[in-house]
Formats: sequence, structure tokens, C-alpha cells
Amino acid sequence: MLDLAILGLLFEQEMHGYEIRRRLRDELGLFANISFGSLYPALSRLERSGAVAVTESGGTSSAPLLSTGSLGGERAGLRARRSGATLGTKRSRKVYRITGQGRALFEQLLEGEEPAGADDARSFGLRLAFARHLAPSARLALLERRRAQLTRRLATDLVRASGDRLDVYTRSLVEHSTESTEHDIAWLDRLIDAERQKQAASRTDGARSADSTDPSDPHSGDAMTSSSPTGAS
Amino acid sequence: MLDLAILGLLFEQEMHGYEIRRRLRDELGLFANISFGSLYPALSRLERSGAVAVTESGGTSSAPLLSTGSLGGERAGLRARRSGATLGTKRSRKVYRITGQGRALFEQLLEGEEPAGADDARSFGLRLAFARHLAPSARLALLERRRAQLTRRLATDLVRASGDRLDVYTRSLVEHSTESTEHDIAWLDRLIDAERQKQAASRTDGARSADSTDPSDPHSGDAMTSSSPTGAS
DNA sequence: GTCATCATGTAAGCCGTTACATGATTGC
DNA sequence: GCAATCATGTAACGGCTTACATGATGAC
Repeated sequence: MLDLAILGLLFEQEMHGYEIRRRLRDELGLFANISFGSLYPALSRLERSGAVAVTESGGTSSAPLLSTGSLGGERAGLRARRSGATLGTKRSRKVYRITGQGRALFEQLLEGEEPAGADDARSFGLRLAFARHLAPSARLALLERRRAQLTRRLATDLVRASGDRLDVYTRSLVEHSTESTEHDIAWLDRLIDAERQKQAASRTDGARSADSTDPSDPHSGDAMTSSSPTGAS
Repeated sequence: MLDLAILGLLFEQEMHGYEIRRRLRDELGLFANISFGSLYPALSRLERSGAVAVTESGGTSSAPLLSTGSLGGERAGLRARRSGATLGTKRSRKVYRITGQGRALFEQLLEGEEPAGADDARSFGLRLAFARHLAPSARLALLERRRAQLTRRLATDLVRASGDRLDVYTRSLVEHSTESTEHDIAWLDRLIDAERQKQAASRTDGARSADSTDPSDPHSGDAMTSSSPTGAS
């Protein structure tokens, strides 16, 4: 799961480990405070497997370290200017960028089966956060899988709730859990609806049909429609 | 956390590992499918530390294996009758019961600090499921700690939501998360309110005051008011 | 010159999982 | 007898955490 998050961030822009962590915390919200003891080994692993490549920030790469944009960006800009003035063989900051292999892995992870475990919410949230990189059909499938999952949960919750002899607190817990699940399902229904309308619109829009009967085709429709403002090397 | 769940179940009734798992699944809902690879080692650990004691089901103990009550109970009853007829030195089914030490540990875990991590919901749910074993003041404290936690989360979520340039899906995710948190807080407010009223009622009720200014007293008020229908040995 | 922050890593450990191995009981 | 379920355990591994260790950079 962490791999997916890392690749997702690098998909849009190259950056170094420390900033990956910051983004995970400030933008995604998931992985609230991923620890370096997790993050750096994950990056090394991804590098060894060829999914990402690294450029030392003082290295021969001509890329001028274009970065964040926000306040973090300003600071990085200052630093870059300074280090440019000082120059020399500095080697802090390893800048990671995603490779072709990495992009393939990313798509594979993104479309792959969700783990049914306890953190299914996190897993789904993460996927949804990167859903813009999915083909419309795969995106819809993701939403519908999640809906089915929640429906199943709702069923077992209702059984538990109908069960006799629960004390006040447990009962309240189960009832609240049921309500939350219903709320989630309603939300998903809205998302699914929006997706369907978007697809219908694009189908009447003169564009090539995005409605593939074969769901195993990840490249139909508008996949990869992330605006890429990065003048990537 | 698993220790807490186990002790909580054993607090009310002695039972064997397999049934602990069943109850965790069917009644609590948390730890949906805890694996034996987790459960049995945990039981061994608790036994070694003296928090639980074990009686082999075919052993010298005179306890006639009174069990569940529901359908599981009927089956167990059949089996008990059968094994009573066959007798002999059977030694499957290790029946665990909680010790004095275990009860102390249970209360300590129940009142102890919640982990702030990703599964805070599970942690809180588990505690709430056993909240009837807490002193009213400790119970209220649990609810209010949780409320504070959610309020903090809501604040950071709102910051994230107000942030610009999130794509449609991420934005929807953040907004939904915000709503869910608000829903949770409203629920907690109802629970807290109910607690306060209960405490006020018991205070005017002639009973000894449950409103201790010292929150470190776990035995004031109606703690341990679980009906104990079990003719425990 | 020192403190905070940025930045990268390693080691140990916790808590859980899956997969494997074993055996009793009961229904058919 | 054979399969399903009940029942207990071990081994290997996964993913993440905390704590530790190091060093560059920049602010004051």
C-alpha cells in the first residue's frame, strides 16, 4: 500500500523522500505520519526493483530541481539558489522519479484487488485519491467493488444489530456503525452516478467510445488525463 | 489490543480459544477474523503472565462445562453430554478463565491511553464495547478523549478541504471524510449527554455519589454492573 | 556557535497475517 | 469410512512503529 502511495505521488512529479512524507501528511491525509523507518526502505526497495530511479541533487543531472510551488517550494527554491552558489559535490537529497516500469506497477497496484482486511477504508481512500489516473471503466469498477464490499458489511451489521442482549454501549456502537456504512454507500452511489453521467457525456461527445465491454483494457478512454504541467526531463 | 479483547470476553465468562474467536467475529464485529496464529500465542502469553488460567476440559475440574447459551451452546451441550458418557482422559479444549491479576490488567488496558495511530477507531470501538465495566467517570473520560481526538481531526480535515487544487476524487474523499467525522462527533455528543444524565440521576437517587473529583478511582459508582447469570465456579 | 529543521538511513520490535501440521468429534 | 467442523498449535513472513545514529543547512 505504501508503494502505491509513493508511486502515485511520483507519478505527477519527482521529489525526494522527505517531501513525499510531507505530501502524504498534508495533502493525502492517509498515512497521517508515515515513519521514515517505513518510507526510506520502501524507496530503496522500489529503486532496486527498477520502479523508480534516483538522481542525487548535486549530481550531473541538468534538471534545476523544480519543486513544490507552495511555501515548501519557495524554501526549496532558496535552497537551490544557495546550493547553486556554493556548488561543489553536495549529496544530500536524493530526488526520485518514476520509471516506465514504475508506471506499469502503479497501474497494476491501482487496479489490483483490494485487501479485505481491517484497513479497507484506507486502501480504498488511497485508490480513490489516485482514481484520476484510472481508465473510466476501471474507475467505475473500483467504486462498484467498494459499494459491494460495504453492502456486505451492512448486512452482517444488521444481523448483529438485530441480535438480542447487547449492552447499551455495544448496541450504540453497532447502530452507529450501521449508519456510517449507510452514509458511505449513499456517497458511493453519488460518485457512481457522476461517473456514469460523465461517461455517457463523453460517449455522445464525438470522442471515441469509452464503453469497452472488455474491462481488462486499462487504456481506453481518458486515462492519464492528469494535466502534466511539469516539464519533466 | 487483542489482549484487551480477550480479557474482556473472559471477564464475563470462561471459554476456550475457538469460541473467543467466534465471539469476536459474531458479537463484537471488531477483529473481524482474527487468526489463530494471533489468538493462541496471545492466550499463551496471557497464561504465562498470570492474567488467565487454564483448565483442560477433561481434567479434574468439577465444572460441567456450562457454555454459550445460543446455538453454539446447544451444540456444546450435546458434546458435553456425549463426552460425559464416553469420559476418559480427553484433553482437547483448553478452557480459559480470567484471574485477579487479569482483571487488574483488563481495567488498566481499558483505561489506558488510546493509540493515536491509524486504527484509533478500532481501539475506541473495542473500549466502548467494554465500557460497561468502567466507572462512570472513566467512561465519560473515554468518550471525551475520543471527542477531542475527532475534533482535532476535523480541524486538519477542514484545512485540507479548504486547500486549493485537489482533483475531483480527492476533494470528494476529503469532504466525505469531514462529514463522517462530524457525524461521529454528533454521535459522541449524544453518548456524552446520556452519560451525564445517568450520572445526575444516580446522584439524586440516594446512591453514594459517583461524582468523584479524583478520576483515578476506578471503583466508584456502578462499575462491574454486568449481570452475571453465570454460576461461575 | 548553537538550535531548529531538513534529510537519510539502520535496528529492534510489535502486532498481525498466511500457510502448514495435527488431531478429536460428529454427521452421513 | 470420510468429510466437515471443531480445536490447538508452530513457522515464516509482512508492514509499520519507535528509537537510534548521522550529517547538512539556515536562522538568529
